[in-house]
Amino acid sequence: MTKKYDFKSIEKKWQTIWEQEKLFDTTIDKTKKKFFGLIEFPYPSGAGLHVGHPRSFTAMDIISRKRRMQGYNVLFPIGFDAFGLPTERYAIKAGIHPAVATKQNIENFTRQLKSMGFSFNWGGVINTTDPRYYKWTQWMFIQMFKAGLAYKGEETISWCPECKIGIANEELENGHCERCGSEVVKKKKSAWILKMQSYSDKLIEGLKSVDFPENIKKMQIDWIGKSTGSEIDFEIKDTNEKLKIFTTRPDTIFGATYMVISPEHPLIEKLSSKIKNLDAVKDYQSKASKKSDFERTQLQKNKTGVKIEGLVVINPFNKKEIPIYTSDYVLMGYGTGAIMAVPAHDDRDYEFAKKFNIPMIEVIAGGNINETAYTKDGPHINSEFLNGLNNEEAINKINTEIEKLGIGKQSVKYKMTDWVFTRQRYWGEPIPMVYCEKCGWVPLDEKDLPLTLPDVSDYMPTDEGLSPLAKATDWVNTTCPHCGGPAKRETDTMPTWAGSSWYYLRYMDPHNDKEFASKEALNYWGQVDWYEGGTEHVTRHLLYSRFWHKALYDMGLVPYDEPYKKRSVHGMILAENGEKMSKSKGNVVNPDTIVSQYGADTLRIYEMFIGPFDQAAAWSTNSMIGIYRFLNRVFDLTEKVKDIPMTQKDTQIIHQTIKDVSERIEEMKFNTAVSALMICSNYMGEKEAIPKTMMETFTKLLSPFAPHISDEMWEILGHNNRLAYENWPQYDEKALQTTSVNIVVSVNGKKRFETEIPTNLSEEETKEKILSLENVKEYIKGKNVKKVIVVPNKLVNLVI
RNA sequence: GCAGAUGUGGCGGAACAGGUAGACGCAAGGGACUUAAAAUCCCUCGGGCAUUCAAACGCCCGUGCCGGUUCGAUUCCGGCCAUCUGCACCA
Repeated sequence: MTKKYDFKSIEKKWQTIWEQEKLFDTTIDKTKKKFFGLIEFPYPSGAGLHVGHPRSFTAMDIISRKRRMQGYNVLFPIGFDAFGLPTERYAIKAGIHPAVATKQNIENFTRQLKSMGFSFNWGGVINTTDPRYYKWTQWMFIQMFKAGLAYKGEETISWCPECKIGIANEELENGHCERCGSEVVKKKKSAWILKMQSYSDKLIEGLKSVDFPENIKKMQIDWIGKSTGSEIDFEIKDTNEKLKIFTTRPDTIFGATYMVISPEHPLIEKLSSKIKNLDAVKDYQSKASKKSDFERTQLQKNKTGVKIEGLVVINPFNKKEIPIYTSDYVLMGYGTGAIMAVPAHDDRDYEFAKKFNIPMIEVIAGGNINETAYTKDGPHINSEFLNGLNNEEAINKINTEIEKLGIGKQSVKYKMTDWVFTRQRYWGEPIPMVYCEKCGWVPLDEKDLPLTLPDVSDYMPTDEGLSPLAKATDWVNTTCPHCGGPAKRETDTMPTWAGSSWYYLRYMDPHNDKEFASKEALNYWGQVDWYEGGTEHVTRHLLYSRFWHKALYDMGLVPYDEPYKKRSVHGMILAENGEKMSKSKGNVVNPDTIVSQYGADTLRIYEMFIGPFDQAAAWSTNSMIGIYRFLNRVFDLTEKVKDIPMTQKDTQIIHQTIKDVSERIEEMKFNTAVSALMICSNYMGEKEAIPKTMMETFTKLLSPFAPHISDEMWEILGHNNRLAYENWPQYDEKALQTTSVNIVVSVNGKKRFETEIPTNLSEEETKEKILSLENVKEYIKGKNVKKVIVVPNKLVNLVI
């Protein structure tokens, strides 16, 4: 009787069994080695799962399933990162509560994820919008506040006029809001801020101890943007004020022909009485403030500015007077908001100087400053005591002089700013802080956590940009936890990145209502062993959560100073034409369609087969049919299984397959792992009868990729247990050996023919064997063999 | 502009401590089965030349372009070109 591969009933059957048996539910088991595999938990949008999700999820599911079979106690958890603007928007539009929308979306995601057969720890699902979860997000915020890591500041923030929300630098795309695409403007707002910049060095340093791809490390290092330079004070002539500038090239100080201060620089206000063209300066200031970040970047190549008449600084080394300009190419938010401009040796200064006809002084030889700024190394000229020195020597020398004169010091600056931890939105964690006229900002008592979101009738921010929570006056008005007097609650909520900054810790102990996770769980599960996710989160989520974790570590709350031991990244799944999949383009593929047409196992393997895991890949429903055929053939193989011993060739093939599949999973070369399985199944397909042990081993190797069909086949092969906890096959190096090998014979590097000889002949033996061949005699007849190159078991090259 | 990555058949892609280029799969063409179609199975499948009834065999070219190192280069080195990703006036 031929049994057909009926994926629908097979997948349903096994998903039900796994669920009933709670096969993948995880608890601490100290008798086993642990493995903590993590995928970035999804944002449960109304659109449902995207075909991009299964690429990453299947990869980690394969690794987790393999680890389980290798005897590890595996934690492979799932949860939902559910606070955020899209849900709030949807809720406003549909007129339902965001919590209701979230619940529906999570249900839909859960159904979809279960239909894919992922071996998640379904007993420990978390949801960042659950008060039992965000209680601990709030608790951690309070700990940071107490440790001095969170403060309320007045900050110039990027403001999206469309979303009415403050935007962190990380959420900007070319000066546009990454959500709605509007141009962002500058706005002063009071905001909660986390002192992330103070962790810059630790975040760079910590990368040494973790296994991240090099380019990911580099992206984080570049994002943090550490640069070492010097701060130098320039006296402002006829005043008591000094202009403090920051430069990485103090050695070029003799080439400074003008200074630039940012339009927001406080000195303009302070010395306004001395400025002769105050109107022009003020006018420029107001124009600059109205420019969006987008305009500023667009105008990169077209510098603007105004000379500040009436103010000059004195070069401390040659006492020359230097004029001051204000220009928005100098940013108040970086360094000291002021620079010394050396047009001969800096591209930006060069451009500005050309436009404003400012003279240049060449101080490093080697370039041609008539054409372009020279920014490379060379001997210093026109620089008094620095003449003749190279860049490094000159920098050291000038720094010594600067310190001797007491006019500055070496200093380190970072591009990465502190984390603006405030959103004027409803659908986020309430910030557990209260403002009291007498006591200032006071955190809630921990026993009063969680501080839950109040019910409000409308989720729009106020026109002044206050969070909708401000409208819930009953909720806002409270008493001070410190003095008991009247006080008001903070009405801003936390950004989306809050809940995701520590979720992996909650996974270790998801139901604990005494602590965010017990010490026992934190110690047992330790670091995340392998964290799989997308590149788009490298400078946002990944950096935030590393910071958050390090802060917890410094407070003694977690036992390791880095959360993730190893990180891998996957490429995006693109639409068939190579474009990004997006709702607006209408080219989104819904995994549900594929699962119902071909089955989850086919979709899983297809996504692994589609191309190199770390590279982008274009979807092709057409190509998926090949995987479906493969699984059908594999299923049919069970009919040919007999209780017979394996031949030597069988042994060699199956051991080669064990080796290839095992190694390639570890290297995330899933596409070639699948092809190794195909080669093995093609081989078995040609046989009259397949030895049972061979088929069993093959089924085990297939199971992480296609768990449903594998458990079904395992049952057909006469087993009544689950493959998930069977032993992962081991290969034997000796079994891989063949008795004869093909040797390529080439002449002068060109392949001529191949021939079979016994395996493992020595170089001498191979040479003899080959030279005695009739073919070879033909080729070398009448010619002079200069050299014979032998690569044992591979090739012989005759040089004639 | 800076940094990183990638360029291989009609397509997705294999093979890189230098050693048979095109594994595996898709598409295409031919055949078998069928009344027919689908499904399935078998064969062919980078380009060119010559030979042949036909096939095999044979020879030449071919891994973005130009050069170099080497007995031998998709792989290493130098210089270009193109595409993608990240960052972007950070002094």
